[in-house]
Amino acid sequence: MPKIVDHDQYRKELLSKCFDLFAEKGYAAITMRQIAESLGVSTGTLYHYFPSKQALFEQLVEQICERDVFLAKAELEGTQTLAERMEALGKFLAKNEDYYIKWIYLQVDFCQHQDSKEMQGSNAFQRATEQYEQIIYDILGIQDPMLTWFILSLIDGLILERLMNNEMVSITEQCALLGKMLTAYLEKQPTPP
Amino acid sequence: MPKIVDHDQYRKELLSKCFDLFAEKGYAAITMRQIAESLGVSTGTLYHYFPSKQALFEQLVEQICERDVFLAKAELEGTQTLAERMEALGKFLAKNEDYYIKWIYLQVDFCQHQDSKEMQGSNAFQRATEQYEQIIYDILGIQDPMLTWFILSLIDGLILERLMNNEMVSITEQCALLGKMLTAYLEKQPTPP
Amino acid sequence: MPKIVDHDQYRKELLSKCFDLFAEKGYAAITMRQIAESLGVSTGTLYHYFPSKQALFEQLVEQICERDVFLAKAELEGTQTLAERMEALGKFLAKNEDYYIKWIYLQVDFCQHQDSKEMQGSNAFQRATEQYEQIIYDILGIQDPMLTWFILSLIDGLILERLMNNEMVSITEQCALLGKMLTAYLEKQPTPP
Amino acid sequence: MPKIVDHDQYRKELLSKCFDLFAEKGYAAITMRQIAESLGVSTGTLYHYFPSKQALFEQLVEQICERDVFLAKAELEGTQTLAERMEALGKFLAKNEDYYIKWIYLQVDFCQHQDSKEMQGSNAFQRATEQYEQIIYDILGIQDPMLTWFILSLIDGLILERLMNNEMVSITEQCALLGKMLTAYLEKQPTPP
DNA sequence: AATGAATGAGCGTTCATTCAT
DNA sequence: TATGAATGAACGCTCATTCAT
Repeated sequence: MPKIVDHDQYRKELLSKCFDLFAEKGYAAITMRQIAESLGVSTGTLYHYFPSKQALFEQLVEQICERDVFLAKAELEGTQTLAERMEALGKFLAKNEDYYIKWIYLQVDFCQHQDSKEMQGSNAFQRATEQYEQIIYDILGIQDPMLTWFILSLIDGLILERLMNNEMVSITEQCALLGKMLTAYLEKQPTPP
Repeated sequence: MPKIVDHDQYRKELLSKCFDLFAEKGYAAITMRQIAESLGVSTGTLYHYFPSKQALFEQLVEQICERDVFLAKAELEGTQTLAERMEALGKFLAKNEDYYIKWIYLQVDFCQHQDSKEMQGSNAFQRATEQYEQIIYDILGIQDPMLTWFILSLIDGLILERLMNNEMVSITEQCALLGKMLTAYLEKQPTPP
Repeated sequence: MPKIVDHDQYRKELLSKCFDLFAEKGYAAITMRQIAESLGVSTGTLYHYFPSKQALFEQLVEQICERDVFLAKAELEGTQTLAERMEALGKFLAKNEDYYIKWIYLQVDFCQHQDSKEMQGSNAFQRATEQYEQIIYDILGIQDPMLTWFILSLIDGLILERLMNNEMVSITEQCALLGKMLTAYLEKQPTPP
Repeated sequence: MPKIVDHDQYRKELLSKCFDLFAEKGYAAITMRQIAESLGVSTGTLYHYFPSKQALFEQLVEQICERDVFLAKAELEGTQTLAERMEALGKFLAKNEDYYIKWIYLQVDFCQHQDSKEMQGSNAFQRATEQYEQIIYDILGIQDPMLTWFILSLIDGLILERLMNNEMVSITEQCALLGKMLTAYLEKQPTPP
């Protein structure tokens, strides 16, 4: 009996371990040797599981997208008012700040290569985006698409500011502020049909 | 009787032309040869003006930071209510969307290398950040720092969404929405002393 | 009236200042920029006086060869016995050790390039060699060519040992020893016709 | 199941083949491409075995030093008088003249770079020097350190003269002469205790 | 499946040399 | 005469990728 290894399973494990590497150094700056070394395998093995560096990167992005990026749901359930929920969201984001910063790095890197190279757009991004929308709806109960995008954009912006070492911005405070603003705004609006 | 060239002036001209290149391909992916070719000079000449690729990149970031990043002021003067001003700001950003997307690319790239390499933090970033704050104050008349960061974060997030090809997000609409939300929010608050 | 500068005179001055540079770094490792900088002129000026790096180097070797390499004569005159003269020679060499080490560096470098490149053998070396012979004769009164070469070889070897950081070898002691050996050897020999 | 190559063994083989190259062109003038080509490998392979040009050079010098530089011992055994032994030594050196000339080139080059760069002094040189002393003692039976250095310096000087294309100097004749001089000198001395 | 030796194009950078001023 | 900007081939070195084992 040969060594039974689930090829696909192992591939995914390797993939997971690549996240930090790509995020911290960037696609172009990280080398296959460094990746292999970090994974504890040889370059040959790496190429056994991934046809090329680009494919590895694309699969990584795909995997991250597919994963429940917002593990938030579970954590945010049970809260009551919009303001309370926004606060909980803020805390959740702040707690996972490092992860989301890396995720931003990866996305920006991916988009850059998508623009300039032959990297295939992969609809994983679209799917992820739709998931995000759904989460906002599920958690915050907001259905107006414009408001959803507003919230998502703010979150992106907050993480971007943190990524840029802006010590003045507090994710939790800003999320709480967003909660208040949303409340104030929605109270003024006539309830949509 | 040397060849008459204003060394410093020419250096800055070269620098300006590098912006798109670094933004579109990223620091690690663009090569000095490509840069030289794009600038219409030889690699030797490039190195006559910049001691290294890293120095070139740092000087570029410095230059962009120093430049009035928001030429907005002039364009936004004369508007009246906060909502009107936010709408004008939205239009301005939308008009210069491509530029700001590139600027985000550059900043993210710079931060990544700042983290992982010996790239000097250069306080140009800090200065730029302070400028941004000032602009929000001057143009929108908002003094509360938290609100300022809220607005800046949202703007960053909007541009980031556009960078990621999110066709669902409209910078102008979102800015207008921000205007309304700010108005609603400020009306509810007791006037600060 | 134009600025009157003796082109040839200035060329020789520049040449003299190059000695240390070539000796310390080697022909291939020293750059024309470094030389120019050390001389306090521009590379353009350097090329105004010397058609190429190789020509500069060849002229330098030529100049050193032509110069009275052994300023020894004057310093060694008046001494009496062979042993005394060898001792004086030893002191003289030890005093100028650094210079002679550099001179060895230069010669070895030159020979290496002569072998492997198209560098012209320049009979300056031959002339220098003849001078050396003459000096041995004049100072030490030794006419036997084999003995002359023996002495010159030993001197070369001593300097070479010093160049190689051999702290065990003392030029003065060894020269004194040579004096004694020569004396012992000559006494045993029947006087040549 | 890797490709079967004895890494260390192969490294040493490559090293051996580098001797002539470095000796004939000099450290700074020989290029890694030339070396690779001469060895019949690619530059990539060269760097697979040596981390840098400098390391390659240092390892080379180390290897030569460690090797029995004087294979002389075997060859010189069985001779009787000092004069006979010196003659045998002379013949041996003359026979391997080309090798020793190259070895001198290498040593001078190494010392130059040791002086001017961060090349580590490597005590291989010291060890080699001690070996040389031992050889003089073993072969010639001379224990006086000063005489040992005298002999070694003369040998160095003779090879240096040959390196400089001096056709007038004959290594064998000079060694024979040295034999006679030593004999004459030692006869005159009171035997040391 | 797994290894790591091997490749060679291409990278950042340097340098002898030229030439307009 | 003197300058230093400009060139581009070539340097030391790296890297994604291939392949014999």
